[in-house]
Parts: sequence; C-alpha cells; structure tokens
Amino acid sequence: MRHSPLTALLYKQPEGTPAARIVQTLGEHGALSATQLARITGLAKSTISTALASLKDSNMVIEGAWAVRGKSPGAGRPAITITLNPEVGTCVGVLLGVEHIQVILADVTHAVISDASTAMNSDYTPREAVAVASKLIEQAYKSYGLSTDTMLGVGIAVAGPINPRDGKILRASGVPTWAGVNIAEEFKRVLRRPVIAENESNCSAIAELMWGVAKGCDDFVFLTMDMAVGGAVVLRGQLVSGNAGAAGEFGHICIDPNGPQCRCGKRGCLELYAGLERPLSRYSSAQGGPVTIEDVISRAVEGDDVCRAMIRDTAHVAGRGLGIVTSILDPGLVVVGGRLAMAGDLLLAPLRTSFETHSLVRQSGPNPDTDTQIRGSAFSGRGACLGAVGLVLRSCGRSG
Amino acid sequence: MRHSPLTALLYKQPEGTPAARIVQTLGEHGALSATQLARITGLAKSTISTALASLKDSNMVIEGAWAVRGKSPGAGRPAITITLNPEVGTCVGVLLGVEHIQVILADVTHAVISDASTAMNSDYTPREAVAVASKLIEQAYKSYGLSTDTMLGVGIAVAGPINPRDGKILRASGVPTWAGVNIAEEFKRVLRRPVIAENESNCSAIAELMWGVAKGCDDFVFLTMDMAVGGAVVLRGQLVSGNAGAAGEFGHICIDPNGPQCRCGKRGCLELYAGLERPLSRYSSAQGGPVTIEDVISRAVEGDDVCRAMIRDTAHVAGRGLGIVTSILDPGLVVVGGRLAMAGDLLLAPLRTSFETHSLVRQSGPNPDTDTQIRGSAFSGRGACLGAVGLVLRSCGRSG
DNA sequence: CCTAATATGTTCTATGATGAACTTATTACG
DNA sequence: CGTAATAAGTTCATCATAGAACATATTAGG
Repeated sequence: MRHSPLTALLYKQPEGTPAARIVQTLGEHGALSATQLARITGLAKSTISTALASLKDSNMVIEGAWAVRGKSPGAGRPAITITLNPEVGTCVGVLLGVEHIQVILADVTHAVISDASTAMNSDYTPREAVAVASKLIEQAYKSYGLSTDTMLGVGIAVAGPINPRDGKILRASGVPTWAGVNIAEEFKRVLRRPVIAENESNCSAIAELMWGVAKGCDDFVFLTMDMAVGGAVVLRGQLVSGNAGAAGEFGHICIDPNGPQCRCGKRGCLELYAGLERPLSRYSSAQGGPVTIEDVISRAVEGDDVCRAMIRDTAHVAGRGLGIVTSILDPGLVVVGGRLAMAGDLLLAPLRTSFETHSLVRQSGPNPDTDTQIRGSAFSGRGACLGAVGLVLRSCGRSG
Repeated sequence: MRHSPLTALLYKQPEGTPAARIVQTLGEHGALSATQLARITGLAKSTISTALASLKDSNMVIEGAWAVRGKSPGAGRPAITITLNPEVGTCVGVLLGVEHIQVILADVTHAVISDASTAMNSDYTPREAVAVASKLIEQAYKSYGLSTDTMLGVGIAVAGPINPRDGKILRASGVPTWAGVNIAEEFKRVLRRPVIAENESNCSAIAELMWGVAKGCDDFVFLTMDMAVGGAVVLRGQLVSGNAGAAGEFGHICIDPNGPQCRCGKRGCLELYAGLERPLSRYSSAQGGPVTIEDVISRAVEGDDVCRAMIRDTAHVAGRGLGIVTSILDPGLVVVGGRLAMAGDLLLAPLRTSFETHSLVRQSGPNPDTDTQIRGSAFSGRGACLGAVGLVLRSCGRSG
C-alpha cells in the first residue's frame, strides 16, 4: 500500500484527469452526487459517469443512498451519493502551536478519527517538534488499530509565513528561532510521506473554505484574533501566499509609524493593538496570576466590564485594520477566527461597527449587494489543525 | 463585417477553443512563433499547427519571416512569426479623465493608429462623455480612412471603481456625480459594439501587464500617483476587482483615523497625504498661479528644493502605504504609475527607502529572492488609455 | 561541402471528453 | 392508481486534442 492508487491520483497532474478531479472534489466537499460532481468540476455528466464507474471498480469511491446534503427530496429520481472510500487512506494534520502540538488523524472523507495534543514549552526546536508530532501520529494510528501504511500525507500548520519557493520559514516570522527551517523537509525525512507545510492562518482559512462559514465562497479574507493577529487571503478558491509567503500578515499592518516597536522590527503594528498579548499580560499582573483568553471570554460573557472592554478595544482596532484590508482587496466575506472569535458577538458587534466607519464601500450607506460580511469562525480552536488535514487532499501535485 | 469571425472567436468561450486562445495570446503578446504559442497557451504543438492552418485560411493571422522577438538566431530551423492580421479589425480605448477625454485607435496587434484628446470641464456628465468620445472615435476612423465596421470593441477607463456585478460606478467613487451610472451601457447604446469599462488604475495595470514593466509577471500591484492615489491588484495574471469593484483603492487606506476628512467620507486617507492635490494647490497659491504636476517634476529635475521636497514627502507616505499593501499581499513587484511616476528616481528612490522601513519582509535584511521590486511605469500618462485598448482583446466572453 | 546538432513545424492515429438521446427512479396531482 | 413532470444517471457516435514520429530548415564544425 506504499503507493496506493489514490496517491497516484492525488499527487499528479496540475489540472488532472477526470478521475483525479473527482477524487479531489470529493476530498474537499465530502459526499456528493454524480450530478453535483459534474456541476462542481465542470465536466460533462457522461465523463463523470464513466470515470465513476472505474473508480467504483477499483474501490476508491463507494456509493450510499443517504440523502444528498442540502437537498430536500423533491420530484425526480433521487441522487446516489458518492463518497471516497474511507478505507482507502488516512490524512494527518499537525499544528505546531506556540504552547502545544496537536495531531488530528482523519480518513479521506475528512472524518476525524483521533485528535490529540501535547503541551510544549515555548521555544521548542524543530527537532523536538518532529519527535513529539511523530510520536503523537504513531500513537493515533496504533490506538485505532490502523497501519501507518495508509497515511497518504501530512499537513502541517506553522506559526509564521513560509516562503513558497523554498518552503523555508521566513526570517521575519513569529518564531524567530525557526527562521530558515524547512519544516516540511524535516518531517518528510522521518515520515517518508508527502508533507505540506503552511502558515497557521492559511490552514484555518482552508478549513473555513472546505467546511466552515466560507464554504462555496471563492473570495474571502480570514482574520486570526488571538494572542497574535494574523490572517489569510483566498482568491478564486486559492490561497494567496505572496512573493515571500508573507501575504495575509494583517498583524503587521502599520497602524502608527511612531508606535512601539514590534517583534517584527517595525513600529506600531496592528498586532500590538489588536493582539491579546499585551492587554492580557497587563490584566494578568493586575489580577495577580495568569489569565487565559478563555478566562477573559467567559468573564466577559458573565458581564465583567474590564474583560468586555478588553475585547471591545481590540475589536475597534481590528475593525480599522479590516477597513484597510478592504481598501486593498474589497472581499465579500471576512471570517474571524482565533480563540478570541469564541467571544462571538461580544467581539463581532464592535468589530462590525468599527469596520463600517473605516470601510470605503460602506461610506455610501448600507447595501447588501456590495457590503462585506463579517462572520465568526465555525471552529473553536481546532480550525488550523483541521485545515492542515485538508491540505493533504487539496495540495495535489505541488510538493510531493 | 458586422460580426467578423474574429469577434466570434474573441467573445465566446470562457477558456476557449485553441483558435480563440491563439488569437487572444497573439493579441496580448504581439508576434509569436508557433512554438512560442504552444508554450504560452499550454496546447500541444500539433494543436497549434492545425488551428493556425485554419486561421491562416480565414486570413485572421498572417506570417512573416521577421526575427522572433528576444531570440538570437542560433542553430535550428528559424521560427516563422505569426501576427494577427491588422486588417481584420480595430480596437478603441477611451480614457474618461478628470479634465480630458482621450481616444486611442489601434489595430488588433495593438499598434496605435491614432491618439487624440479633448479637454473637458471637470464635472462633465456621462451624456457629454459619450458625445465627445463618439466624436473623437468617428474622427479617428474618418481621418485614417477606416470604416467603423472594423471596430471590434471599445474599452473605457473610468476614474472610480466599477461594481463587477452590475457594471455601475460605485457610489463611493472619485467622481460622485457619476455614481450609479453604467457607463459601458451608455456607450454601447450609441456605438452598438461590445464595450468594456474598467477602473482607470486597473486599465493602467493591464497595460503594464501586457506591454509594460510587468510583462510576464502574473502577480503584481500597481500604484497610481497623481492628483489622486489609486491602484490595482493583479493576481495570477488577472485583475482583482473585489466584491464591489473597490479592490486596489490604495488611496483610501486609512493612515490616520484622526486625520482630515476625505471626499470618500472617511478620515485620514492615504490620498490626502500621498496625492498631489493638496500640496499642489498650496504651492500654486504660493506661486500666485496654477502649477501642473509636469511643472513640479521639471522644476524638481532642475533642482528646485520645494518641488523636490513635495515629491519626497508624498513618496514617504506612499512608501508607508506600500508597506501596508505588502503586509496583506506581499507582491513580488510594485509598478508605480500616474503622472508623478514621470519624476523617475526623484520619486522612486525615497519611495523605496520608505517602503523598506515599512515592509515586513525587509525587516530581516535585503534578499533579492524575497524582496519586492518597485519599478516606474513604462508609459508616461498614456498607460490607462492603452490599457483600455488592451481590455478589448483581453476581456473575452465577459461582457459582450 | 558534408554531416551532426538543433530547433521548428506537420502528419497521423489513439484517446478521451462531449452532448444528445435515452433509461431509470422518484414526486405531484387529478 | 395512473399519468405527467422532474431529475438522475447511462450509452454511444462524434470530434477535438495530444503525443509520437517525421519532415524541414538552419548553424557549427571537421
């Protein structure tokens, strides 16, 4: 099973044969009918039909008579749903977070089989990361009685931009000690499988695109609000990585050129005002003990004024940042993720208000046709790692 | 000739038949050999060969034995260059500027046949625009003995964003009185030809992409520096228009939320600091008479300190704006256009310096691999109108 | 001047996607 | 309960594309 037929289909052509495109599309969308496949891939019904026949023969896809998603059974012959055969392979997503490493094991339908984490001291080395993640992966396979031979690939979510040309973490990254490391190579050497590394925010955006609030939306912007501030840009269904992989670094938009120095070297970055690191450490010392983002949110929900103000203040600056992003990209949708997004409307309401005063299009009054929507992420914290899982079936034929 | 075979080829399929793609590619690149066509379109040599045969039969393309561009004749059979037959049709580009209307008439090879302008009072109406432009077009055809039957289409460059959904000029536009007008329709009604309207900066970007410094570059950002500040975003060879057509409105990036009110309704927009409108009117009253951008540039070239400072100051703020753009898009190339770009290094040198201090990627020191290049436009003022010409052969099958 | 090397362009056949027509399976309604 | 309407999925002739092999036109060098 070292090189399964699925692997061959996935890691091949840029546009691909009908079979490959079907597998890809099923990977992204889950269960679909033949007609839906035709619509999504743009191929003819007949083409789908013949391709599906051979895919069924080789056991790559299976059919079930379950109701097709989002379709109330009306008149007409009911559709037969097609799914990737879960037994055909597994995908692994790894999140290399600041304080923990998370590993999600999923089948090709993206059904999560296992989700495990290990706490880490911040400033762990790439070598440690590989060791800990490999162990988590191994344990996940072992405890579910699966062979690692079924592993089709590994997606890795990293804090910091990755140069798309050489795969190395950018020197102007969130984790300076990792600068210049090609983390995908490090993992590939040990796991001997296709490994795709991506920026954490980009992974979150992928998750939103595939299964989240941005499903079916080809153009949107993702904003991470957590200790740090990050983001991602999706245009025509594809991540925009930029020349050096630094696209979507909303946290480093200059808000005030005379502001305090940021760890990136510049002054007055958005992250310094809209990130929770500074207000949280101030609040923690005022409280006389460490307070987490989750604590702040639950206290805010309970009505704590200081915590509400903290969220409102970050929302206000973030809205200004989004206004700037909108002057440049004018996205139809902004998805807000990161742990602070779990605050829901406590964050989103002031964010929307601030955005409207700072948005060009909104200056001519509300208009549902042209207004940018702002929505909270559908995932609470797991988004980035799920997105890393999604990377495996998405990024076909790029790295190998 | 009302519906020439070329029109049929141009305004049809989204991806298109080989013949259509060849015509498009020739339209964009000019003279090419069959082999180059195969490389650029991605089609097989054989496909190109057969398609070219029928295109030659129908006289759509002609071959010449001129040396293929950028190819020193080495060993091997010399290439035969293919060009669109200039006699097969003409394209018109219209620029609706603030103070003048410009019309360029070109053949399908984009060779400019005529270039004429009429001065306008600012705040002219769409109806006047159509009348004046139509007259200029008519004169151009008449004075070169061409029939308007050969007109394949008209591209229009407009100051202000255009909603890609309904083609109407956005209400938050540069010319408020034009808000809500579908200028392409207005022209189409009179000219009875395919008309494509685009934002002026977007047209300039198209020109740079097709024939300017961004030739062969699929991802770049265009910055207009003139009385106002605008811009455009090109990703994967395509213009990014945004949800409401307001993508690339760099002039309305918020630089200071407590700054003066901008005509767009927001406060402290980049345009107020990096646009020449305010410094120029101040300087004009100090000089006791109207001074143009061209005057400022020539005085700066001659060594005038006030004019040099004016350019340097706008460059400084613009660099900060570009730094912000880079945090979001991280483009590999920035092309600077608008009349101020004619100042050359007087503008570009301080712009680059300012950009570097405000650019995230640059924080880890210079690196030719990841650094964003900043180049001046290749066109002096004519870019937008030339781009409008280019729109005609480019935007196939969108509007019609 | 002849041959090798190199590159362009053409021919021919197999493949494989397409679209029209058809079959199948269900609901709606009289 | 039967027929019309609707939608899903299949079959098959047609045709466009690609790939391999070939023909053609040039330079380099002995």
